[in-house]
Amino acid sequence: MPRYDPKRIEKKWQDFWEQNKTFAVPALPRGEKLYVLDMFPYPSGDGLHVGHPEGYTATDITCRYHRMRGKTVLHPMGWDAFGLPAEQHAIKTGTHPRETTYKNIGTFRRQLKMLGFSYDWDREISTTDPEYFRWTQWIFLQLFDTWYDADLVWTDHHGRQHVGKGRPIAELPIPSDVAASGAEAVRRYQDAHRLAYQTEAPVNWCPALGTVLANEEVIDGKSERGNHPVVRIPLRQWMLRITCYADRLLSDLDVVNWPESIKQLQRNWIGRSEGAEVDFYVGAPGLPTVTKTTLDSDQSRQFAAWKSARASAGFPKAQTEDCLRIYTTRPDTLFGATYMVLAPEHPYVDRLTTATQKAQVDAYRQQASFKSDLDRTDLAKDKTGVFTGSYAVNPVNGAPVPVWIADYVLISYGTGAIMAVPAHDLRDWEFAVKFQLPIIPVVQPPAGYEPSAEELAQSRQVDGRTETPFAGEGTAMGSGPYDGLGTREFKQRITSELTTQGMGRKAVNFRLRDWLFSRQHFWGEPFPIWHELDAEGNPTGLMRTDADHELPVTLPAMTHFKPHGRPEPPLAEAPQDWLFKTAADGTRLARETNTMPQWAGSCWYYLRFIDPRNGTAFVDRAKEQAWMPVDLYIGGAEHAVLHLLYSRFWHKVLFDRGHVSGDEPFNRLVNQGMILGEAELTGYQFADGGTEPGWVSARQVRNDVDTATQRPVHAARLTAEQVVKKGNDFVLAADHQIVVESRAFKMSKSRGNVINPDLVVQEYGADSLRLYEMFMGPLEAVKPWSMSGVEGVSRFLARVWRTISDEAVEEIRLHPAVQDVPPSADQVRLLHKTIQAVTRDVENLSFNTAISRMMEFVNAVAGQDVRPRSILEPFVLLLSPFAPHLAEEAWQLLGHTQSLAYEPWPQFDPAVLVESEAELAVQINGKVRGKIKIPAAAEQSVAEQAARADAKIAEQLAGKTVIKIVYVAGRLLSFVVK
RNA sequence: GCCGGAGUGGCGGAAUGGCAGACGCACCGGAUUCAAAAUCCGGCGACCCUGACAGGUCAUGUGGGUUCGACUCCCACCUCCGGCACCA
Repeated sequence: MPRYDPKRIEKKWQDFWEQNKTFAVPALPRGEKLYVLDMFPYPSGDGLHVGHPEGYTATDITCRYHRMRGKTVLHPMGWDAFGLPAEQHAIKTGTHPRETTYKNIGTFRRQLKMLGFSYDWDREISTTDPEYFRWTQWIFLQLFDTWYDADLVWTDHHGRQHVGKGRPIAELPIPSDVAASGAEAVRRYQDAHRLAYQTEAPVNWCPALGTVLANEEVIDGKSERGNHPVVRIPLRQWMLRITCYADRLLSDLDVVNWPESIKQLQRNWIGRSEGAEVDFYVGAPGLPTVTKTTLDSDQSRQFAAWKSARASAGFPKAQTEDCLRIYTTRPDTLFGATYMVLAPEHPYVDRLTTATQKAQVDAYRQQASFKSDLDRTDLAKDKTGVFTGSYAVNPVNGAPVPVWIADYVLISYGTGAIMAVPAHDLRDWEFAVKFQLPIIPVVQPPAGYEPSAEELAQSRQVDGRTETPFAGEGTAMGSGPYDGLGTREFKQRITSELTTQGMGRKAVNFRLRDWLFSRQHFWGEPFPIWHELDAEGNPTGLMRTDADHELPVTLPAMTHFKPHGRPEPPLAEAPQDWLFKTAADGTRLARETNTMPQWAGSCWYYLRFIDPRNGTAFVDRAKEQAWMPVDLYIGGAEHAVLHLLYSRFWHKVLFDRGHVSGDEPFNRLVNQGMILGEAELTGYQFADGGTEPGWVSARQVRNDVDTATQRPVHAARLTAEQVVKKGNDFVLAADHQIVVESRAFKMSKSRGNVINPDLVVQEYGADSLRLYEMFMGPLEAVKPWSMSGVEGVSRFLARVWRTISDEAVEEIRLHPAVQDVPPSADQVRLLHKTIQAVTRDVENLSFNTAISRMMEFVNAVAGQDVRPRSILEPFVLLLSPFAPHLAEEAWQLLGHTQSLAYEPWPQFDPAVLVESEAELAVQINGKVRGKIKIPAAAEQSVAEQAARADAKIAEQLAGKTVIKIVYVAGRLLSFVVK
């Protein structure tokens, strides 16, 4: 029987680990701790994907290695189990999402256990368990109870100083006028400052489906399912004030050990920009607006009065009604502002629209309201806009400039209004050219400046001259007293002068928006929030929270999941006793019916793993302090931005409120690369038959059309035999003119290239799957699957088995070559080199090269007639993190009665590694011309002598002058000759 | 367009500035076998030269540069992948 039999071995050891709780983790670490975390999966109905075990194996190897190094390792697993697919399944079949979810979890759990990961399964959690989401709701209440004090200065435990911190809402200073207006005014004031707040936000409402759709379910304004029209309607939504934390989320990226590329993605997403806010005078409300390019005497007086009032009172915190507040990163171009643009949704549009322009403006605004942001950016290649009829006064030169509305200005960024400087902004330039607005250059490009491709693309001809926009930095001109200043200096100067005059101030803006935190779904966490109702049963806008001891707020018992046909969430159909109650003071209350998005549960699960069964706190303080932060976090790059940003945000809020001990949750982050399907060879043939239904070169195919003839083509799978390599391309063997496509694609059901881990394990075993996924290439690289590659590593494991066990007999026993004899010097050196390399590679997560080293070891040892036990045992330990089942079995066969999971990791002795003799490459002018063997520690003179004694070298050196010799001990000797 | 990342044999990949292609796959040859599977041994970048032994030249996307020496460092460009995309 003694063939390598993964089925028997793997089942045996998985049962052993489970029964002996081999990987159970103590509540608090003993000695040095290590917290290694996988991004927990969404348990989809398709079961495990081969992409999952990639990261999971990498973390498992790391964990097993560090346990053997004596660390206490926390390595948990759980389920991110709320989500849309289960709900859609419920709509289709009537099956409760909970049922679907728990069935899928069962499949995932079985599959993960089948792969032999050393999780502490006693810590398993699911975001859908009431005992889990009880604390998700509790954290939401913390957000609800927090306001952001942007001015608070504090010092963190590293001694770094920060500005801005979340504080209890009870500590929010209440302005005296608010306090004077009574308790309700105070409550509303507080509500307006909480980190969790409500707003009206547009949702994708699909009347035909009778439900609200997520952005990814809408394609070109139609529903993904059924292709029905989707409209955007405003709905009351919950938002989280993540923008308050933008600066800290940005600057703290500097202290975490993450790939630079991921940090860059987050930086771009946060999108910090520095500039100035500037107020443009439009006249107090009620007064007629400026409608000409010059001010009349009344208006001049009013403008002068406004200026002097500002000069004494300073720049108001909030925008006042007599001016338009704009944000610009280029305050140095104020003198070149020739018009203003408001977002169509800007609150001042009505006020500034004159009677003659009203029809046009209204039509434009209505049109814009139908477009999603995506449509606005995608379709708006051509700029559109409408003049309001009014003018605003430029504070630096008193010039009135026309105010337009256009959808290229977004209401959600900055102040929703801009000053347009067409000469120095490409978007403004395009708009100005289209609507024939004046263009005034105020920045002189540096000498020798060559316009960029973008700038050139926008250039226009005026009176036979070419005019080109210039968006870079240069020297000021046409800017009165500022002429001659460099852009940077100008910005500083004018910003501080505007500040003294009360007409502007320095400002920072972020691309990051507040987080839309509610969904109109059933299968999510309910909010622990009640809305107060008035006597008519209408919401007053005031809220109450569930008390901590009333959590969790569980989902109501519902039996049908078909959309009810109104935009309100499905929970609006919940039973009355779930929806309503009367408070002790007699106030009628209605429950919040939105649910939280899927992100909520995954924002803090790493904390719950530390203390998963705690019934009195989301995590015990001492345990949190002992285990956090996560030392290594591995997962897919698709979560590079949102999940990681949202988690960091929640963690910082919890930190500010004193619930966790550090302000960053994940110290080291690694993204595993995607695993693609097997490489495919694809040729293209004319699809329309025609007279010659021949092949088309892949080069000239675009979107299934031959670009040369415009005839449609279709893809045809080719076998390796039909194709040959020619130059850099693959071509048809039958016709070398026809280039064939060779690439691997993302695995997908529709392409039919999905690899099922169950089948791989069935055929080759879990150890082979684990080993193959690590051997494919660097963890972080994208790489194609190859079934014969699995076969390769499986052969290696079988070879390991044969090296140790005797296959010639029926029972399982040691191979006779395995003997208790002292190893040879070569064997010892090989072992220690292997230990050194594997240890270094595991530390660096270079698992592919570690496996190569172990293969080399086995290739050398397997052929030997005597295989000393003293070199095989350390080798089995080296292999054990990678192929734990086989290693345990071999360990037992070698006579051990305990699991090897906590055996000390083998050490190497540097003294053993020293080779007595070294082979030296001898170079002449950088080319290797010969090799010599000399003592490893030889002096240069010895090496030189040996090299000159070599016949070939001597021949090469004959008649030449040696001008330099470079000697790298043990590696090479290089002659530079003339 | 902008921001990242990557281009090395037929394929996956390896190489602190120091012998390019470790290790694996595929393929070819041999051993074993009645035969096959499995296993074991050997070969395997391209081109030139040779009867053979040996040897030579060119090769890490392209073109330059630094260096005694470059896959590795610098500059420019090309291609592919990922992200963002009117953010003032």
